[in-house]
Amino acid sequence: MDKGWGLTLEKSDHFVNKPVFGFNLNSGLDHLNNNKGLSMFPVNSKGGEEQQASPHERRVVRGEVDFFSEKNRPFNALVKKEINSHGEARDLDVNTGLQLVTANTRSDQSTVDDGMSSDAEDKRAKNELAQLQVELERINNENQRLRGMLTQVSNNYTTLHMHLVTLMQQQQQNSRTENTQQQEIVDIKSEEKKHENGGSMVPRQFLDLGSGVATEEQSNSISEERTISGSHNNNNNNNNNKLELSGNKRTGRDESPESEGWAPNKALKMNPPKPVEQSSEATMRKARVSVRARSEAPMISDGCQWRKYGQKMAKGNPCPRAYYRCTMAVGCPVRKQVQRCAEDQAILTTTYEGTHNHPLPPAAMAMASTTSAAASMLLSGSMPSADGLMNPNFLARTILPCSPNMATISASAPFPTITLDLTQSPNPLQFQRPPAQFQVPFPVGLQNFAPVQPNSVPQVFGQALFNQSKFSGLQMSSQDINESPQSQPQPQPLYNADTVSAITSDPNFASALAAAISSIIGGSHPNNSSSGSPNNANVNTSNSNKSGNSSFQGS
DNA sequence: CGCGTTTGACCCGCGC
DNA sequence: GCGCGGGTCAAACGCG
Repeated sequence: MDKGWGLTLEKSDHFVNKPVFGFNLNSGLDHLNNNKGLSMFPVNSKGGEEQQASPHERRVVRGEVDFFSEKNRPFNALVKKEINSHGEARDLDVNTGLQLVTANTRSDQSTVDDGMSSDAEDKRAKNELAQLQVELERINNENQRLRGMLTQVSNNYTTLHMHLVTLMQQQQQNSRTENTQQQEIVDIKSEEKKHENGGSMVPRQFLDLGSGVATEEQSNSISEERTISGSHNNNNNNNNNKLELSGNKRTGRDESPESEGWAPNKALKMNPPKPVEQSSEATMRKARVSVRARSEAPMISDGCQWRKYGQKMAKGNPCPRAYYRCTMAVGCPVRKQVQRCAEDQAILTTTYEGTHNHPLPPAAMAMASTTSAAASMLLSGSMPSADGLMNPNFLARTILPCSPNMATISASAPFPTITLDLTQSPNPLQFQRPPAQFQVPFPVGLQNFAPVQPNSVPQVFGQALFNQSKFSGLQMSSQDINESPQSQPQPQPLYNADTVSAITSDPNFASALAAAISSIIGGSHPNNSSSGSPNNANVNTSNSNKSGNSSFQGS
């Protein structure tokens, strides 16, 4: 026989006197079940992997066996057969040299000789092999189907998102026109007329961000809003000026028009007249989302590609702060900072800033959308409080109503920053992950069938962001939805949780798409178009102060 | 040789 | 005005 097949159950090798069957199930669903179940492997007698001992005897000298989860033994072990002078065989792990359990020493082997003849067993094993192959094929087909579904859903999402962005831009344009007209009235009419406009209709979303720290830009934007109101056609000129100024600061930098969002802040400040939208872009750009996560591992994968462009020692922290720029598209303005926490260096803080100007792979969509939603809510102009300041508690509860302590708003930071603290587990079941290897707590899609805990973090965010009532609250201009909700007509969310849940009934799909779709709900700011905000990334930040040795790779 | 990282220098904002 | 700190640039360097 040219080719022998052996079948082992459990970790029996029992190759002697038996044809050895096999193929490997562990690459399939078995992997998700801790490698329990059959372990079969091919044996090729042509390659010196097998040797004949007698006409009906086949001895495997070397073959690949997938073992079960067992201490000190790899799942895939190469087996070396040793046969002594008495014809007794024993198996050794090629890698470890350890003796494996053999049929001679175990009586409970599933492949213990049951009296069947070699041919009969061969036939039985072949049948079993055929069944398993059919099952494998079915699994592969299912895999293919699910991937197709994922692609389709992803495409639908992109289409819907773009449509939504278009609509929101139109809406914003209309709103701005109204506001401008109202502002003209304010400018022209006497002061006692001003209160008739109520002021509340004037978009305040970019005022007083950062808990009252009204930046110079914001102040400029306010005045500019009034200035422009007298001359609408200043817009184009201002934009042109901005582009020129943003590029003349440093030559050869950010040549792409898309990168204007990352034009140096000074360029923006150098440009006295700024249209409202421009100002909002600047503010949006400055919105930051920090993600704190406990990570011993040097790498965090989020599906985006990053390039390190700087590293600095930050004051008060022995660990260096690394600066990364998204390189998935030319001129993508998204940047991020990575720094370990001074108090607990196991905690990695990743701060995102900017909005991607390119499509994101599904693996990056979840994180990007979640952070985008957070940033959008942070900057949402429809949620200023009565005193013009955002209520951090409200925002925190809005983003993560199930765990208010996970989201905090920084009031002292120079930029409005929301911090998603993933180091605190509101529900232990929601944060089950390998301790040594940090995994971005967002599903990475189904492309690799990575096991996703049903109650993992993604659903935390998904639940939070799908919470329709909370998002309706975002449309209010109240200080706190729980405290003083106003009864103004509110725009209805385009989606509701039920609809999305129905679509994403599959737990994996649900968790993978929850955050992504939620960005449509929450991240409806026109400036937050396309793929949403920043992505987390692989973080390789060594604790050494000098050589960060940080590298970021997309999945 | 191309690409990514490292690292010193530079720019800017802010506080004193 | 000066110094400090954050952020960025870009030449040098290393690696595949």
